[in-house]
Order: sequence, then structure tokens, then C-alpha cells
Amino acid sequence: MERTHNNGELRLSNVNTNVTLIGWVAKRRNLGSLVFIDLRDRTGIVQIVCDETLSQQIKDVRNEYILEVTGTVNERKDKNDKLLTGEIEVKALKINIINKAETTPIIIADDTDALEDTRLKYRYLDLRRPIMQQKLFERAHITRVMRRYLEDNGFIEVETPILTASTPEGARDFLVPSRVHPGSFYALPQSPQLFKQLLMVAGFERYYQVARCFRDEDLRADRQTDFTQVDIETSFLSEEQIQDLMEKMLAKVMKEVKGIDIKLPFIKLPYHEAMNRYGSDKPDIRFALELIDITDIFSDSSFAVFSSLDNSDKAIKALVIPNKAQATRKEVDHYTEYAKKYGAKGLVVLKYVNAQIEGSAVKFFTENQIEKLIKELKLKENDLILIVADKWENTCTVLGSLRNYFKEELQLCDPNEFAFLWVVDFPLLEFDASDNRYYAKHHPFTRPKAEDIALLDSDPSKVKACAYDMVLNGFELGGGSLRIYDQTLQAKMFKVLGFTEEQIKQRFGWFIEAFQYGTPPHGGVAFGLDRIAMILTHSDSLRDVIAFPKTASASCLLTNAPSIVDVKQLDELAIALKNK
RNA sequence: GGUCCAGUGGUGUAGUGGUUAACAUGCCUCCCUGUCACGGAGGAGAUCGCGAGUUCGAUCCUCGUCUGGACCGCCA
Repeated sequence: MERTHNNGELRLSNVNTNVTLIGWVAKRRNLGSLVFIDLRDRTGIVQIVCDETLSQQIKDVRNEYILEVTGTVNERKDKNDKLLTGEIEVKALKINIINKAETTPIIIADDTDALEDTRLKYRYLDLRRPIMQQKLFERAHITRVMRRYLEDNGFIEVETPILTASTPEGARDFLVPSRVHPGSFYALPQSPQLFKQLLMVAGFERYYQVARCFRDEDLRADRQTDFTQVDIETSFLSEEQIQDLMEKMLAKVMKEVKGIDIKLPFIKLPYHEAMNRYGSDKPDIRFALELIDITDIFSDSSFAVFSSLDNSDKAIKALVIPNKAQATRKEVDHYTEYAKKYGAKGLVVLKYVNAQIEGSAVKFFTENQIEKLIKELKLKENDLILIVADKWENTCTVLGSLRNYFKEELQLCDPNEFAFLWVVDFPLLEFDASDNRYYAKHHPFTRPKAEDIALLDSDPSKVKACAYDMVLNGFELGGGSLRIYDQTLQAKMFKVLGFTEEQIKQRFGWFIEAFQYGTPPHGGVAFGLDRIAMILTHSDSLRDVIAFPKTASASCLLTNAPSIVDVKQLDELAIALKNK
């Protein structure tokens, strides 16, 4: 087999040359003694013409047969502007059938009608579709640009173990039983976090890895159990220096992969402001529709919904939807249901029509409050006003979810706009009321802001972290932080998290021990490669940019994983299954 | 763990308490020299996801179950 050209690259300039092509039969159009064959390879499709002299050779040729075609490139009489090769065709002189194919269960074309489960079962056929190939090519391009950028900036790729130790705190681990040590388990890494920090202790200064990570949690359209992280760690750099390096990397990706120039530096939005204005720690800032705080207006309200709240942690906020005052009862109920799904107790719905605020809650408002409301919400005729009153964080997230809901309903975003930003100054800790303890919001090795360290003793909830997330169009692309490199501070952090000396020793002892031998100040970031590829290829699901993804119930329809194993295998691992 | 949606020829859909289960596409046979979603004629192909119940009778109604999807919880 000696192919001379790729199918998709033939143009008018190739006319009158002899070529040998290889590809799959995408379509056969038989006009009797004249037969057209669309021959597809990974570069595209070209039309092959076969006249009567070849009729015996191609008699049996059907879709998805693999052919080797030798012929002459001719200019077409009837051109096809839907094909890049549409100005030419190849007049076949010799056709060799390299392999036959059964009729495929799905149509191999961009607009296949197969549903996703069928596509996943026959993924190898689904991946023959040009659009799927294009997505995986684009994903590889993203990875390539990132790799080159990191290599050019002195980063070294180091591989870290897949079979490692279980680390508590965080997502559920996938466990792998040890045969050599019956009763003991490895865990698959949720991220190479601890290893990359040890590489900094080891003195590599700049590390990266295109790393497979595993989390045994339920899946979503934008979440898989195993996924790929571009994992990065640096020594001696500040938050700003790391962010600067990383946003330049993304700018390069956007330029080289999408041909788009994005503005540097990225906007930096403190967590608190992001929540207050957008109701999300990963806001889509392509559209405004910001939340407006009206807590002060109703500080002395007699309206039970507002007055029953705990003053130490409450927020009343409004979202104003233009031209939606005519929403039907059914629509309004739908918004309320939507808000409840995200934890709202209720939704106060008002309308601004004929320069008046209407709604069942209005009777609890004073003249003064109504006046202030009109002014502060900058109300215009036909505005719909949605108000949530709850604990600060709940109020924000509920309205933030509604904001995203209206983004879709009102189509407020240009899919070809890419709005990057950093969300910074995250809180270090989160208090969990049911466990009555603090949890690290990022992870227990995140460095607190220097000016907040004193607060670790007095008011841990107020401590901010040197942590940052890169956000694009409402998705978290990646997140990172500076890490604690001081043993005393790390000990204090563990204490705040409620660990005993013994627990620390047992869980993190090997890690902490490393820090006493000269640990550089370090910090890094990890990007969700799948998610970046999903957004840049305008895919609705991560599954579209992962070659062999899992379903929402974490199974693989192609291989039928996970599957039952032989009792003998279990015996070797000293595992007995519980009878159900 | 929860809420919601879907499951009918290979594929994608329609539909009905009693049908010869419809349509498109794909597949097979034949015709066709300028098609490119080729066209024309004919044909094969479905225990209506599975189980139980209601009923004289269930693909349709009820319950359960399985599978797929979206979301909430969860995802340091």
C-alpha cells in the first residue's frame, strides 16, 4: 500500500496527477454503468468515479469497505461546494478491496441519528464520524499547545503513581485490593497533589503532568469518574506569577487552536464579589443580569419571609429579568420549582408594570421600601423581579442558578465568545454544621493569606486562602493554590481541622515528614483538560471529547465494565462478597 | 440516596385497551452515464426493554424492575 495523498487535501492544483488513495467507503451512488464512491479517511472525503470498465471490481463494494484506489485527479463538471475537495474527483483506474465490512448499526456521518447509548456501544464506529474525529484532534491540539508552552517555560513532565495510598478528606477513592498484602488497598489518585508537592521538595521547581485522575462520585454531563488533569506545580512563585504564566498558556491555546486573541491579564474577581454579583464561584460573565443586594431596604421589614432570618448571616437579593413581567402563572411556578431545587425555601415574585410594583408580597412593603426598590433595582417597565431571602450563601447560589437558567431561556450568550477570569481569595475553610467541624475548602495544604493567619485561632471562617480558580463561560477550568511549606503552620491547620496528633501522623505523617528538610515555598494549579476540550469544541457533554467515556451510571457500554469477576480472582485477593 | 424524562424492525421515530403495528432511513434484488441526502420498481426485517397485576383481551392502564439521559445531594 503506497498512498500518495490524503483524501481531504486534494485540490484543483492536483488535476492531471496520478494518485493512490486509501479510505473507507462513506457512500456509494450507483447510476448503472457509472458509480460514484465517496472515499473517507481522517482528512476528509473525496469523490471517486468508476466507469463500466471497473464494474466487476466494485460490484460488491458497500459502505465502510476499505479500498485502495489508484486513479487520475480530474476537474469536476458539476462541482460540490459542500466538500473541500468538491472541485475535483478521482477517476479510478484500479481498485483494490483491502477489507470488507458488515452493515454498520449506526450511520457514519456527522448527523447520525443514533442515540448516545448506541453510539457508546459501537464507539469505534461513532469515532469514525468526522465530527468526532475533529473533536479528538482538537483535544490533542489543546494538549500539544499546553505541553509545548510548559516545556518552553522550563517545566519538566514527571509521572506519578496510579496505585497509591488512600487520602481521606475529599472525594471517595477508587480502591484496588492488594494481592501481596491481603486486606490492604491501594487507592487510585484523585489528583497527584501530594506527589507534585514532594517533587517541589525534591527540587524540580517546575513540574507538569497530563495526569489521569479518579474520583468515585456520581457522574454528570461535565463530570466523569476518570478524567484528565493538566497538573502543574512551581516553586518560589507568587500567586500573581503563577496566574500570569497560566493565563498566557490559555491565551496561547485560544490563539493556536481557535485563532482567537484573548485579552490579558484576566479579570480577577474575589470569591465574595463573585458570589454577591453572580451567585456563583464560577460565573459566566458574558452577560450581566447581576444580583442586587436589597438586604438594607428590608432591614426593619415586618414581612415574615424577611424578618424571620438570622441577622448574623442573611442576605436578601433580587434578580431583575427584563421584559418578563408577562410571565404566566405556570412559568412563575416553574421558576419557583427551579429555585427550590437549589435549596430555596421560596421565591418572592414581583412585576413592574404601569410604573407600579405588583405581587402578593407588596402588601407587606412600606411606601418607602417600594420607592427604594424601584430606585435601587433601576426598574423598567415589564421587569420581572425575583427575590430570595435566606442565609447569604444560599441566597447567592439560588439566584445564581436562576441567573444561569435565564441565560439559557433568553439566550443571553454568544457561544463564540470566551470570557476568562480568575476567581480569587477563596475562604480557606468551610464549617460543616452536621459534623460540627471545619473542612478545607480546597485541601488541607492550602496556604492561608499571610494577613489572616492570626484569625486561624479567633475566627477560622474569616480566613482567606491563597487559592484561585480559572473560570471560562461558567465552567471551572482549573484551580490551584499556594501550599503551606511551614511545619508549624501546617500543624496549626490540622489542628483547626480537628485532627489529633495521632490522626495526623497516621494519615499524613510521611508527607509532613518531608517538609522538615528544606521545603521551598510552592504552589500550582490543575486544569480539567476534558472540560477545556468540551467548551472549546462546543460540546454539550464531556463524553463527546473523551474517546471511551462512561455513562451516567459509571459503566462502559463498549466493554461492559464494571463486570463480575471469577471467584478465583477474588480468592487471590482475599475478598469475599457480601450476600445481598 | 432523591426528582424528572425516555425505552416500539438494524437505526431514529409515530401510534392504539381488540390494527395485517405506521413512517423515514438503512439492508437485499432489479433498472439507470453526472450523482453528491442520486432517482425509479419490488422485497425482507418487530415476541412493542423485562416481570407481575387489572382485563374476555395489554405494546397501550397499574405496580415493580432493568437500561439510558438531565438534574439535586455528592464531587477536599
